[in-house]
Amino acid sequence: MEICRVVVNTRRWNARIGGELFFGYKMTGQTIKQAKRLLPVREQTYRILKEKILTGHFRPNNRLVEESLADLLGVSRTPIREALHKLELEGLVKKKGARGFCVPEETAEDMSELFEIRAVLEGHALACLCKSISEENFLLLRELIKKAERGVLAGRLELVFEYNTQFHDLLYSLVRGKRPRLFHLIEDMREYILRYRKDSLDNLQAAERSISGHKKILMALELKDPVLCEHVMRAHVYEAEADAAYSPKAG
Amino acid sequence: MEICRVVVNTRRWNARIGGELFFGYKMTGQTIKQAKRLLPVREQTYRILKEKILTGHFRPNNRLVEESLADLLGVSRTPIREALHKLELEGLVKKKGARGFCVPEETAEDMSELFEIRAVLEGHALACLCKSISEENFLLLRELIKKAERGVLAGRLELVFEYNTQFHDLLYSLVRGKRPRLFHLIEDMREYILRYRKDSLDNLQAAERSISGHKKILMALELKDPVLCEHVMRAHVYEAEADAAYSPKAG
DNA sequence: TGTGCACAAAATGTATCCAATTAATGAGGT
DNA sequence: ACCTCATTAATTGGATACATTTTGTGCACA
Repeated sequence: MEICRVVVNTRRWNARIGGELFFGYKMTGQTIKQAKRLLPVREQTYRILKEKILTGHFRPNNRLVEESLADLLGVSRTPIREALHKLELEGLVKKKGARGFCVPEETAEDMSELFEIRAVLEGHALACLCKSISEENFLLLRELIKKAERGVLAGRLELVFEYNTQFHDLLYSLVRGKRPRLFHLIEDMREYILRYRKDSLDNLQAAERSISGHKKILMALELKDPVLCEHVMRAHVYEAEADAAYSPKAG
Repeated sequence: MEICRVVVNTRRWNARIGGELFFGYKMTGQTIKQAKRLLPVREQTYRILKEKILTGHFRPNNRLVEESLADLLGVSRTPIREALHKLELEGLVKKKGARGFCVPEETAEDMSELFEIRAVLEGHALACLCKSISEENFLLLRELIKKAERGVLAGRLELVFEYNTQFHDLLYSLVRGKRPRLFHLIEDMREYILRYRKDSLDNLQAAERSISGHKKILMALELKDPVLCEHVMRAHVYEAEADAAYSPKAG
């Protein structure tokens, strides 16, 4: 790796050393010319900022100034600007005139709207799915439910969380091919909700409710009943909302 | 206006003279320093490009190269880049490696997915609305339906189109305050659909179907029945889809 | 004749400079 | 003391120059 440092922009590597960024270069061969950047800096910048917002690292009303961020991440203002504009489109930052950007307040209304939209979109997604899902995927879903149940018995709630997530991920991946836009929207909503969600599966009851929701989802799929699918999925999302009780992260 | 030309960037005004752009400056007072740009160039650029795509001025597989577009619109590459990235997020352009961007093909699948998402979102929006809509707005909606009907009788289909649009606009505006994200998503979908929609109200039957759909919507609202609202609105959107039969614009 | 590598051209990606805008500040009038 | 308006400092917006990446092309060689 050392050989890189003499070639690429020093600031980038300073940043990497600082542990914040990873504008990773992959060494494909012996010569430096062949080292390729994995992702455009703009994209990495965007993801890092987004994560910092969603995880609460940047708190509401913190001032986000392009130049400071550029220094922090060791890049120029250009990729920061593009990232901030993208985040602004998503409602994760707001422009404050000539005082930079800031993260908007978390509000109960926004949270409930997010869950509502998620419920509607995912409900529809499940309804679409029920016509085309394969026997093989049924097996996988059943397996995930069983694993989660074993997790409950073993008192390993982190495993329950993991398998429940896989359950959803599998469902979404099935939507991806046929309804790319729907998939994309659902992904976005899931991400935005991260801001509001304390890890809700830290209590046993929520974990059990979640598993029982998944069982209902599986049943509705097996019955190949779109109306039931939609209903069951909506209920599941609203249940998740109730369990992720509104709790702005402590300052 | 002439007084402006000596101050602002010449290329901009050349572009304006060319009739393509309108980086309009508003003269607020006597002095030039007080002239303010109405919108950021980035935003205007974005809208112009978007419109050119939605109206079919840029055809699928046309190469969109940043520098050419910059010359065309008389701006630098910076706002063009931001606009293209925004459009890429929306799926209106795709990056083609180092060959620029291009407008993706119009496909029947994409169109039906768009209408599907619209049906789901607008169905839900109407269901939300039915609990809170005021008597005053009922009157306005009824009035718009009547006007559209008169338009049919007079054979003025362009009026029917106009009043039907106002009907929807009024409904959306009511969602805006309470569900800003939902509103935003619906607006986006309506726009994207423009690509696929030949003006469907050029035939009498479609116009009549549309009006009868609006009557059902009104009825469902009056009954304050969210399930019915959702159902009726979905049906209305799917009907619109059928009327906007898939017709890629001729090259 | 086909395959692979190297080189060149075209386009996007990034950095930096200057301009325009906005919010804060302070002076002056009421 | 308070409101108004010019001034200024801070920050984003836009233009341009330079770097990097990608794709296409042609030549060498099997």
